[in-house]
Amino acid sequence: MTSNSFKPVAEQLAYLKKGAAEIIPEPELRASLEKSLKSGTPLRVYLGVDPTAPDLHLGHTVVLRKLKHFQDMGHTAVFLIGDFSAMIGDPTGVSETRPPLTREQVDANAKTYLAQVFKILDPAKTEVRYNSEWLSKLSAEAIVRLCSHYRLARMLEREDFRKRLDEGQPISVHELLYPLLTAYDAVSLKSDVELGATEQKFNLLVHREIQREYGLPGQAILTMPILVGLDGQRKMSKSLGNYIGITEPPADMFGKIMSIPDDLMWTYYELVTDRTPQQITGLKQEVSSGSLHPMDAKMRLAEEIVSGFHGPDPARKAAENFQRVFRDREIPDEMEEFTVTCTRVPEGWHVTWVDLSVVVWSEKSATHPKAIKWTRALAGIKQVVSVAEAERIVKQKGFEVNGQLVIDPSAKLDLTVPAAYKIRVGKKKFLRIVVE
RNA sequence: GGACGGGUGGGUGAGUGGCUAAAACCAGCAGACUGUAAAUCUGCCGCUCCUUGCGGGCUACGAAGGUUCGAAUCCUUCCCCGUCCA
Repeated sequence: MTSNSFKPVAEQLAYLKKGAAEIIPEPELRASLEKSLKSGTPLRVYLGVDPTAPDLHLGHTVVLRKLKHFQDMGHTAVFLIGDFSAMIGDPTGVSETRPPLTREQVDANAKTYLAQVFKILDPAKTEVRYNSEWLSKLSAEAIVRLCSHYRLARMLEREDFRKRLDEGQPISVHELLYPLLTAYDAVSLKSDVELGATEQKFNLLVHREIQREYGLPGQAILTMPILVGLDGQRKMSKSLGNYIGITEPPADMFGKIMSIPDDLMWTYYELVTDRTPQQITGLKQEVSSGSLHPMDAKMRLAEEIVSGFHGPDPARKAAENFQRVFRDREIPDEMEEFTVTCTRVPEGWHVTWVDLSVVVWSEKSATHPKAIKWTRALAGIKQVVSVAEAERIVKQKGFEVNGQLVIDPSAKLDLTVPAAYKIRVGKKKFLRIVVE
């Protein structure tokens, strides 16, 4: 990489600042960019992620996209998998000690992470590291030395700890180690910039400080806002159930984006699309002047996001499907299909439910089962969490078979005649059931 | 090590012997209204079985035992958390 392949600093900075919550300290980042431009050396920019759950959601992509932006500007993107630190657990924003993950869980999660991360980052240009590389080799002596660089009072200043202390929640000593060990990542990587969500600010600042204690210049920090989830209130997270998984099918993804509150769509435009701030302002004006319907603005957003993960054609199809099902109140043209078969076995009969050639449920009975209650069937194939839940939905007029409302909770599915049924369960769940 | 306080359903949190599958609120679900948005209104909201009924059974208030016709509530032991003292 030569110096002329870098864009002017002002231009880089403008690009990198889009959507950013905070840059600490901005003059330092500017200085680093200038130095890198002059020397032709790319900056080392890293993002550390703990593989605590196997699935990434849209919230994770906000900061990943920022890492990509640095990559776009010709800098070195380091994606750090916190396989070691995940076993401690980040205390940030957590109101209780979480159970440490096992090595196996961490490894499995780390594997699926990368595949997902490369939907955003360019694999050819990304340096992937694991912090067990250096952390698992630290001696007790090295850990003691590391700890000596930070003060307890400063550690307890952070809001999460303070709050837990005040509320009488337990804090385990190993949790104090989290920011220090991850600081050692920054030391080992000799990073110039570290990215993170705003809630990581405390950790990132500790990293910067410890780097200096180890005689390094001290990285700049760029934080990104936390993406608010589908409820429009709380941060997007899997445990709150208000998330959009990046591996979700196009139709689901589309539907979920449409369900966010209108106001939130501007944030989404800013944080999870490539629209420039000018374009976003333009759209906003169109909506407020009435020339663009908010729903259409949201549909564009949904299509853009889905397209980013699945490509333009599936995105278009998802948009069409959405229109059809929800605007025109029709049945979607594609839905999950379950096939039921009754087979003779020595002990009697077997009823088997198959979805995409995977057996999802099977049951034995002594005599030929003539019929099965819809409620049991729905629970059996996991379309509702329990029979009781299915019963509730039926009683509350949320269940349709072939467009006909079924309100009798004891209504049955006939297993003696081959047939296909189009089923609606609740507001957004459609499926086909084929009896063979 | 000592003294005191605490552990209730997905969350917050009431409940100190039966009327309690457990108040209230939040979250969630269904329906109405809509733009599958928000807001609002109505209903539901442990599991399971059937003949779907103010029906039957089972499970549940940190754990295990016990007292009682009957326990989230009383007793015993244990586990866990916090505060103060050392």
